Amino acid sequence: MSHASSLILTTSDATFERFRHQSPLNRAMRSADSRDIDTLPARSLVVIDLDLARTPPASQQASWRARGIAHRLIVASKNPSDDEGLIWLDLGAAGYCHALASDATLRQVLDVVISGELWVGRSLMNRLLKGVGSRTHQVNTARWAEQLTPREQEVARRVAEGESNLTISQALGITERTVKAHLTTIFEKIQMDDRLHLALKIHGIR
Amino acid sequence: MSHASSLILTTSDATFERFRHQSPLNRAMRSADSRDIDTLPARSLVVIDLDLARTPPASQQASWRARGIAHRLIVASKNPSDDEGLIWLDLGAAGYCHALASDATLRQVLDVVISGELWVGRSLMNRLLKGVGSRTHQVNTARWAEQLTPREQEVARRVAEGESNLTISQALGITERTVKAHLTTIFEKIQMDDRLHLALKIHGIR
DNA sequence: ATGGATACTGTACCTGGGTACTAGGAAGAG
DNA sequence: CTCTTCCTAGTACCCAGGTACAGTATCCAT
Repeated sequence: MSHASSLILTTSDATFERFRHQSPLNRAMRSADSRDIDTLPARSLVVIDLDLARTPPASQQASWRARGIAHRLIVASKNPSDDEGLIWLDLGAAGYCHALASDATLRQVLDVVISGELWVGRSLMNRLLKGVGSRTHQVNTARWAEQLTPREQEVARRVAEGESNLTISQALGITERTVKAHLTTIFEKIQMDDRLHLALKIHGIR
Repeated sequence: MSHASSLILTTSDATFERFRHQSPLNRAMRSADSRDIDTLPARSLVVIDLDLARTPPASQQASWRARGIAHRLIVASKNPSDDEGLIWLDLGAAGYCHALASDATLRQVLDVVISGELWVGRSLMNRLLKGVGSRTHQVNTARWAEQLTPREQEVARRVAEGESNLTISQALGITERTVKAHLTTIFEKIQMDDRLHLALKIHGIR
């Protein structure tokens, strides 16, 4: 299953070339007039460079919404923001990404959108999750774990849940002294000096 | 850039084979014990077959949340629902998909998650978009404060930020002893016995 | 004025958490 | 075979955090 046709809306030669070299787009048409979208067959793939069409004014939102339903819109912004992304997704865009993203990322966006799904970047996704009342953890803040050994991660995780050294030692079948040893090296590596700060860090607070 | 290691958590031979034949997973380990996750190096890729681990009970959510932070979790359900997906995304999963999805889709999920983004199916995504801006997350956030006097709230807040008793006393212009007194009554009222648990509660964790 | 809630403080004490110094066994790399 | 990392652990020690018990002072409502 594929798209019927495809169009790249941009005024920038460079942007056009970048997208056109992605295999699903190598026969894409190019235009600088957004009204050309309306001449395409249904379910076409449309890449919109936001240097051309900024956030649409209220008077045009209805027509953009119609385009979002009729086709598969990928919006690429050179200066992306969560707010901007939200607007476009709301208008029916199937993907919102950085115009200067890596080729691999662009390819991924295309694959996902062509297959009928929506592609949303991590930061915007976190924002969406917050919107439904869930607490979200910045996925990229997981750097704390990288410098720790598996055993240390296990101890750190349990500390962050509020377990005491004794409890942890029993759970892991080791001595309380060893738990303390792990913690000392954890504090050393993470640059913290007590379990409360460690817990806050692990939970993404400060 | 790749993942450190990978694990497929399932009791089903068929499910294991399906995922293992995706190239990023062809050297994946297999297990039926979710605790094995905790022995993996940071940022590992973990596929969880929900026939094995259903929606975790409240008592285990904290540990799943920690796993979600430490690794990249892909949750596959044979009977997926938006509600279930929401829960897992909230717990830090990076992907939630149908366990019987096409190979192409599975591949896509893996690609997206490995590249550090989140993958969410269309219906769940629409649900997320609808929820944006509608919910006020503050409702239950303030419940801990209701039973505390203004001064106690101030102390509790600072404790949750990681401040020491001495620091707090200096900031408030009172004795360290008084800070301790406030804390004792706070613990009494909130039913906690140390500052770490207080901090976790204030930040909405357990 | 009396009782209750709030805020503040002192002395004394105990304990869990964290450090310093040390060290042995297992496993993997070169 | 040596070097390193990881996991383990003992002894000894310090201290921030927390409790027990007791007390003073203000404000406010009954």
